[in-house]
Amino acid sequence: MYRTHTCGSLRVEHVNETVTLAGWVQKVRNLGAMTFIDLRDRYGLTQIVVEETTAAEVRETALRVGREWVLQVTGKVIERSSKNPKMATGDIEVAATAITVLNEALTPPFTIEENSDGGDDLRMKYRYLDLRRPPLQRNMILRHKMAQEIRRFLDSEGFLEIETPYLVGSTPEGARDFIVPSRMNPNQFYALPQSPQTLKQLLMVAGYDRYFQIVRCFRDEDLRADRQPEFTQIDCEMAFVEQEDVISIFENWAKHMFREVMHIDFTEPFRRMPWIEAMEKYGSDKPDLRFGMEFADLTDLAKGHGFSVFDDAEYITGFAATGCATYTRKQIDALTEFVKRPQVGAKGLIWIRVEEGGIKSSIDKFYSPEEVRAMAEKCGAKAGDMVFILCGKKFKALTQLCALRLEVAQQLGLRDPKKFAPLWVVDFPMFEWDEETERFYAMHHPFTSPKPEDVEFLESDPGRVRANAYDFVCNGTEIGGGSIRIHDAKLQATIFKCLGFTPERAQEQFGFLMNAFKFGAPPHGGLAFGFDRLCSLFGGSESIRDYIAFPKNNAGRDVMLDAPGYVDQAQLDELYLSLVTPEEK
RNA sequence: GGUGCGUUAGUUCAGCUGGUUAGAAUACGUGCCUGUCACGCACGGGGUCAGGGGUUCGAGUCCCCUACGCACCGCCA
Repeated sequence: MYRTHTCGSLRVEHVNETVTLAGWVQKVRNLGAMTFIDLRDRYGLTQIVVEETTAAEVRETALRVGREWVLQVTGKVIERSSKNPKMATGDIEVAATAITVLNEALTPPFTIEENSDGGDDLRMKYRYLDLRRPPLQRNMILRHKMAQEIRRFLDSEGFLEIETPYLVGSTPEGARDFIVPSRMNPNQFYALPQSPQTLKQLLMVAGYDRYFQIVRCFRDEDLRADRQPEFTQIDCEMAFVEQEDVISIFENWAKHMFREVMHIDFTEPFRRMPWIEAMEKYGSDKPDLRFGMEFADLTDLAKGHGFSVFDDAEYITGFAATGCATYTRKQIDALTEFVKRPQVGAKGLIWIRVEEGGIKSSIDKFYSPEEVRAMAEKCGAKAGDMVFILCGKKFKALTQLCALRLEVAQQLGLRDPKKFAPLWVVDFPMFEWDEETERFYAMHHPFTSPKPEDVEFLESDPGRVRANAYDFVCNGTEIGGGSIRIHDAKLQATIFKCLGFTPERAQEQFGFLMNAFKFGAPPHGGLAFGFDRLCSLFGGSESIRDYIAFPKNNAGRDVMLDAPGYVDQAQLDELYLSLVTPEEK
């Protein structure tokens, strides 16, 4: 037996017991005649003391050990003469009678402490060392606890956890697939699933009317702080349900998670917001509702007064930045630069400063004080606020103003990670027009059902058709989304037609699903939550990498494994593959 | 595909308008120290200033290219 206790378990009541601990050396403090060793495992830290009276052999070992050596220590638990209230085990220490070096260790390239001195890159390369640090351990524990609570809740509601394959067929819609060559089927490829979407729908056809899975999904797209090429979804589907049923059950699930994991009780129903309202009031389909600063439509007030910037614009919108009337010229200039960056792309920024004494704006030349005041008031501005206005194509201006709203909120400290503002965004448009390819794309996915009352516009005016689709949003992040699916082969065929699929291509890509629908598909729907994002939301970090044991870097590389990498010619030959260099391409 | 910021000791960073021998903190090593727990004190070792090219009498510093890292836009049904 390597140990009788963990490094976090000993308390005053253990005094006089002889114990054996095993762990890593956090720190050695040699005071001359006596030496303290902090021994660490994932349960905590225990101080080992080696005194002048300790056996010479033990004292010698204590002086020899370095950071991160693996030790087994036997000794008697004693009450400390000087206690440390900052440590859970701070009332006791273990007086060593034997120290066995289980393994020596190189000096790690960064400090293994609450706050490491190492940079992101280095810590990623030595991820197994970084994972020894308390913050990462807390994150892994949080993730584990959340996974348990997810299963506990969904099991109690009758959901079955059913696994679906990772080697599936490629589909051209949606994200780029990761593909895997098939040795036994020359020149053919599997794809890793972007989500088990069609498979869970087939499970509904099969009669498993409540399904879930905590499942890895794969998308070969560029990474972000909140996007990894492989990520985990909480994937759920139900049969014989309408949108209201799905929202209701998963609102209860979300409340369960907040209650059990975060100890936060949401007694009121979550807010619901139609997509168009989210766009017009916040410039985003995932609005951050931890703070106000809603947008107002100023088009009618501002247009037609001879100010060409506004007169030429399709849409004019603004919001009142709370308490920002004190912003200096320099601060306004900085925000103007912010919106003019190519990432945002606005042409300029109009401001109205609202103070007790009066109103001043960058458009005073073109409007009467009453007209300026009317605009400020429509934005809900009070004395002390600063109104910011952008204009242009409607949705472009709105999304640009959204970036500014979030930036201002960030500066004002309104994006508090301890505060949670969940909501459902509903009534998404069915289709999204793509300028480049000049065709409609499914905003959600091609299996999403249209609202019955909008079905008549499918052929005549697809842009106005709304979908039975819904997103779960919290603090400006899309945590999950889903829809009521199409279970009728004929309607599915119509949708494919709207999306520009020929019947042949639809059959080729999704024939298996449409055929299944001919064998008695129940009405069904569901949703999927981003588990990594949910962890980072609860954990309070911006980056999902902090909640994934072995994440990839910005370029999709695993810098610890140095993957991806090259393979032997023999492996390529077996798969009937030959390579071209990037230059040849 | 694009934009921005960055790359200097094991690590995190400073290094001004170009000018002697590139610094700090921390980590590491040695010595001293009986109550430390961010131990303390003293001493010490440690640098291809990411790589390449250019401007200049002279480049860590200015310019160009490349590589890498982070964030973002495009992309992510």
